[in-house]
Amino acid sequence: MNIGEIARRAGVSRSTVSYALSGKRPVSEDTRRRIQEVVDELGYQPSASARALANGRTSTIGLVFPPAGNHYTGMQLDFIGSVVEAAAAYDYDVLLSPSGVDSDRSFQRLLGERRVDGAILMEIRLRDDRLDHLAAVDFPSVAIGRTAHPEGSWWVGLDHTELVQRCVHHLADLGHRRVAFVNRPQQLLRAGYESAQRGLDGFTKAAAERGLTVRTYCCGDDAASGQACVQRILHDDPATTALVTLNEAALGGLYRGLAQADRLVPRDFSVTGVVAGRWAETVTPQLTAADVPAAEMGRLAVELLVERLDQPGARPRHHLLVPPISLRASTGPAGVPPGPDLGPATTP
Amino acid sequence: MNIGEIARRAGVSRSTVSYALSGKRPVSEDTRRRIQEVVDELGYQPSASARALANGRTSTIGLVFPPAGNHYTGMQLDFIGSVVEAAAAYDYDVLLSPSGVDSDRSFQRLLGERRVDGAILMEIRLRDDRLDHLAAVDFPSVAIGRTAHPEGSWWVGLDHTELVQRCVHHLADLGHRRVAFVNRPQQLLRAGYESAQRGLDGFTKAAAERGLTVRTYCCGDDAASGQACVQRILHDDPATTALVTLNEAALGGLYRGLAQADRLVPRDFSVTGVVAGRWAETVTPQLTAADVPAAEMGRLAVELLVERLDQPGARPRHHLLVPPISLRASTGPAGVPPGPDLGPATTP
DNA sequence: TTGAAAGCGGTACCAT
DNA sequence: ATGGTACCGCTTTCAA
Repeated sequence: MNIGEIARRAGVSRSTVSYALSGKRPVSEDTRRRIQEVVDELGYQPSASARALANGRTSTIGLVFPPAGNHYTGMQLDFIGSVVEAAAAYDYDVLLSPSGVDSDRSFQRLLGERRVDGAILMEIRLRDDRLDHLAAVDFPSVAIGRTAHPEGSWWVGLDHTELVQRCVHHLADLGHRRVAFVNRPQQLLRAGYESAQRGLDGFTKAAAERGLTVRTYCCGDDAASGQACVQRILHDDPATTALVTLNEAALGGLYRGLAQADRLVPRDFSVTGVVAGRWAETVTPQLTAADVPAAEMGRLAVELLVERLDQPGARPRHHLLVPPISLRASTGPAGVPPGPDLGPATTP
Repeated sequence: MNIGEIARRAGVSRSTVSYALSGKRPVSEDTRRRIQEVVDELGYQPSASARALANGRTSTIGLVFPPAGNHYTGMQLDFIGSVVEAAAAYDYDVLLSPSGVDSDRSFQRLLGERRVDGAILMEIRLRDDRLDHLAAVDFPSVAIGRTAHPEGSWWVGLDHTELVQRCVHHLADLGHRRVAFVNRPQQLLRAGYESAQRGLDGFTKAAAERGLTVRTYCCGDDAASGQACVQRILHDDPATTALVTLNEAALGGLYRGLAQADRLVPRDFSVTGVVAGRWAETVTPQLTAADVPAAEMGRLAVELLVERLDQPGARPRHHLLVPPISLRASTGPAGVPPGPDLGPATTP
């Protein structure tokens, strides 16, 4: 059933039906009601494809996120959920595109075939060819994350440098002198993932400022890797008393590694980092962390994109978020670290 | 730029360009190459909307999942990821639709406006109006989950009843006599969520078979609720020595509640259930559980849907999965439960 | 206030 | 092997 059918049954022309439905031209109350009746009776809904073809807008936004394999993290889930929800509020649908790079088939389809009006990108790299490409063709998009040179572009990001610095200062204030940093997987760091790179920067800088003895580690996005990472940390420097992490997926494994090494959190060992709030609360003791406001970021990204779509030519806008550290239960004053085989340290 | 532009530059007709690109009609090697050159030079890609309008197919599948609010679980994330990935392999894009019911705007758009060729539904209820609707209008879809009467429909599901029964038998075999069941939130149970209902059935049945003393609980989808739930359990019957859960999101909280009550897992208290593998491994000790093969289920759902789309009229197919219980570290023989204030039980 | 008709950008049938 | 053209279903301009 199509608009012609409605028109015929209502005894009017197709254009009148179109206008009656869109309200873009006045229609007499009489005919409008007659049309509405037919529409209701037949449950007519205009075809999205035809409409998209005619007016050049799909009412769909693309959400570009990295292909799996790299396991997804809870944070990504929160982003996806909030983007979809926020988009629905503006009557946009969301098309998912698993694309790591510019040249991915899925990414090319999204743009080249004009399946979406605009795009939101996740998992930004400091140099990101997807964003370069989008900027080059002036395609409306908003990044969740910030490149090395975000000037003049649309994004909503987190100040990872600052957040990790705060974590380090928090630990230093508690008296910790030997601290480890547990980053995302090496391959992501190498690829220039923003959070991994900026987080590492912040860690290094703050550690130097406070004169801490530190080591940095890359860690796979899963529990087993986290557990192994803690073993390495304690092997490399058994006197380590705290760690900072960005690696949400490894968190459970980090805790397990510590338990296995008989380091009680937070008495013998403190843990903190940057993690989405819901996930920080699933571990015991609950993680003191800068909570990634994933839901808010997703919502803001959609708002920016909608604004950009509604007002082509609008000046680029962005949001840089710096959520506070939520003090929970995983950090405490540094005790005397246990020597090998001497059992847990005694807290003064 | 459109197909007419290509045709003009290549000095052929529009139809020839179309055929050259689709291969649906032989084209002389000469002209084909000339066309390809122009296409490459201009980076031409046909418009998805126009193509969809012309041939009635969108090359998009809809993924219908419940709106947030109900927090998302890790399992849902795994479903989404695997569906997107599998769909990409068949050159389908995935459109996300957050719809709890039939009448949701988003759901209506998906169908009524013909945005997608088919749909995959998550979070099935035993009586599910979305599926009824889809069946009524004969819309190609596959459910991840199984209604009360799944005969003659397409789905890939998990035998929750059987899985939970096995969990109970596993505990009974270990000597546990007083066991609790931690279900999904009450509101979902009431709504008839398949896993919640069938899981409960299995629990009740197996418990009766083994003559166990049991209580069943509903629990919110978050850590705090899990923690509170354990408190209730131990308050209601301090002699409880084990629990079975379906509630992945509460798992961390369940562990915390037990730790707080000084029940050491698995020495004093055993925990098991039905949970996606990755998440079972994030807790310490790692959860002995029937691992939900979320990735496989998503992939199978896409395969079924693609089959259904390619062969309209094909006989309904389904997959009922019964993954084995992975023995990890959270269950052990029942000890003598501790009386109040007597400290942990002594294991013989 | 309403209708007729020209697109939007492809596909595929009917000719040649 | 190729070209011409009707058509997919809706929007919007132009006319009445």
